[in-house]
Amino acid sequence: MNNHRITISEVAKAAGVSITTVSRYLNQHYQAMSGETKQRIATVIAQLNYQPSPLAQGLKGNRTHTVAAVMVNLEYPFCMSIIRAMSGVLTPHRYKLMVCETLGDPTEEEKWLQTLQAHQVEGMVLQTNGANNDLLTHIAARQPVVLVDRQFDVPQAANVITNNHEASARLTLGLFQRGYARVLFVGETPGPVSTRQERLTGYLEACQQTGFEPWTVAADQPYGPACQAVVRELSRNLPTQPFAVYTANGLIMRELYPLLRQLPIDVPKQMGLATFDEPSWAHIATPSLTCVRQPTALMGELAAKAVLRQLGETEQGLAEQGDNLPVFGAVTTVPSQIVWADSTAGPTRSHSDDKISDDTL
Amino acid sequence: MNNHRITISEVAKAAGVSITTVSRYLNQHYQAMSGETKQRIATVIAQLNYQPSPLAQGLKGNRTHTVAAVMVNLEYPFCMSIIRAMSGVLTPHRYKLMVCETLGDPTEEEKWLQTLQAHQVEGMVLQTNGANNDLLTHIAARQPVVLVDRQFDVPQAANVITNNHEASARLTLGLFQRGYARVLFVGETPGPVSTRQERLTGYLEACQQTGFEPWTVAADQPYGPACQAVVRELSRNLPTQPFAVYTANGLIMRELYPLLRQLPIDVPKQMGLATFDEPSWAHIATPSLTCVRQPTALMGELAAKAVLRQLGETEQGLAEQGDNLPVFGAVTTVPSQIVWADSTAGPTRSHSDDKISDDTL
DNA sequence: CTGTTAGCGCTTTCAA
DNA sequence: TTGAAAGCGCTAACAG
Repeated sequence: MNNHRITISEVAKAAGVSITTVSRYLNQHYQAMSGETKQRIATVIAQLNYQPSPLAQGLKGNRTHTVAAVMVNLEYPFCMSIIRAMSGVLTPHRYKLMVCETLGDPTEEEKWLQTLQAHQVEGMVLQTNGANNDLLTHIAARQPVVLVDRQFDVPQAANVITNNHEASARLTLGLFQRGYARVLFVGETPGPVSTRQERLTGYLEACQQTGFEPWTVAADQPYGPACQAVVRELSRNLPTQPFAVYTANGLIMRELYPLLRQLPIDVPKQMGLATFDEPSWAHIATPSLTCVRQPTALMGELAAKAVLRQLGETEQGLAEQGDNLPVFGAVTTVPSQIVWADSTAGPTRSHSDDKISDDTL
Repeated sequence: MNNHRITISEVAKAAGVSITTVSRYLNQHYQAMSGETKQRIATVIAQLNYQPSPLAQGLKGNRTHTVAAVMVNLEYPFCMSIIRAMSGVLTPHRYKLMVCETLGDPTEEEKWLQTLQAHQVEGMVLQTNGANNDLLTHIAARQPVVLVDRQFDVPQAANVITNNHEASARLTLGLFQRGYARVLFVGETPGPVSTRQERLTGYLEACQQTGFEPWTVAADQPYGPACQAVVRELSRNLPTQPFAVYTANGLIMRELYPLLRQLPIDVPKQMGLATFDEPSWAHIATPSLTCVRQPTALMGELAAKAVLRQLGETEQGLAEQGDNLPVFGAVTTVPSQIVWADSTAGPTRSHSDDKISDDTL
């Protein structure tokens, strides 16, 4: 078994040049190199199947070819989608992806930031809750940092979010328009998380605009018990008029849905159902579930591309799309799409006309 | 901005010792170190918030504190679950997780293996399709390699799988017992993938045992069109007696389910529905979906723990569970559980009695 | 119990 | 157009 790792000096020897020259070749410093040596080195590298050690390269203060994704919870479809999109962008550029889970714990997040610094990752994409913004500012000053999902003020970081407020308002308006006299908003206590804030304010704005009275219930984690409480609350205040239930994320709806369907209430005639996020089962539920489709894959893709471009990568569609790529120090908003389905067909209207996607933005 | 990374020599200076001593401290070579120096170094490290560079450590041929997960497709719930479980195990041990996606492409997988070698990850967990077993054998000879999900013969690798054959057979038997006269098995063409083979053979065995005639349709990716074809085939040969449809994985069922529900066939009386995998929407579907719950989280956890133990990590419940941990060079089977639900209540029986989990193994 | 020293594989001045 | 040599931060003989 050949347990030996091929080094630059072996390549140099085989090619009859110095390691300096090989290093130049590796770093594409072709300006000062005869086409012949260049060719020779290329051949030898191919023959020996040589791969430079990213560790050694990194140690010299340079590239580790590693980008990190720091996410709240890998179980959330949102996080996975970001990670998957990043992986797809990074791989062709031979960048590696390090995945970190914080569970929303600031201390855990800080540990990761330290660790990632130590590991000299070249850039990071994160879903933060804002507790480490000072450290992040520090980091963003010298390497590409992209904040996805949630909006925070970290000067030199890029921020990629969706139009939470607007999508939420439009969804709510749409529910009222479809004939529901009240809309129950079920979401987590916002705290410092912009997505939660904006989905709530969007909802409230729509209520105000239409003159309908707001009606909200908090559902914090763990969602299971919270949802049971919601159902109790609902049973207690059961409106006589048709109403809708709108959950601020797909995980809440996953818990709430079976509970609501057990109630003797007709969906969608008496009760409409809608959620932020597009659960994988939205079209499996009967009636199919109205939802807000976040452009998660696009957000991950843009985040990764922005990082790569900042790191000087150019090939493979980074440049072409350059103008639309997130800008560091600014907020990029990617619109969500409302997918109207049978669960909100309304008390009266036939719902066959309703299966139309509705672009927001 | 302090853009300076603290090095071992600064720690040494501050503690008034040589870097060797600090290095010894870092590597827990306490045997030859006065309690006093040990204490002093500890203090200085804490004060300076020093973190050794994993790159430099790795370069010396030692630890990079990185483990890789090489998965087929990050979109698959199975893969995500493995990754998430690994992350949970690795993080407390301060190991980092590198995530790689192969899309089932042997070339892509080989590239990753090369890259990971170059990067000196200390161990890897992979869902392979067997095309790079020689290379893997090579790698497994010098570092912990765990093959999850699928079974292959890689001498020194650990193999963590579930009892696909048995679970499939039991599910099929259960369907017959519940009064379905035929069971349509919908799965991918097995090829070299053990999970696909075993789920099929388990099904076939159950057919043979009971004397019912096998009935299979292939559904290869992309699943959408394949499922439409299945439905056409089904419409063509619609059994007069009650029958069941059993999909070999959850993604097929996700496509197939809405199509089947559009048919004018009563579920579960005329048609039973069951799937391998436990989709997140199994209890949301109406009727709730009978499924085979794979112990994905446990598999990921065991895989990561086996790697860590092999790497000499001892704390945090690795040792305690030591005896049950996967063994390198052997196959570890973790049982799946059949979750019987309303979708297979059978033509006649009341299905309230049926919501019982059924351990297999 | 502690320090000196020689690298790990690579990049990068500086000199030719 | 090329090479020699000095490290990057760390570990591990080998000496004391």
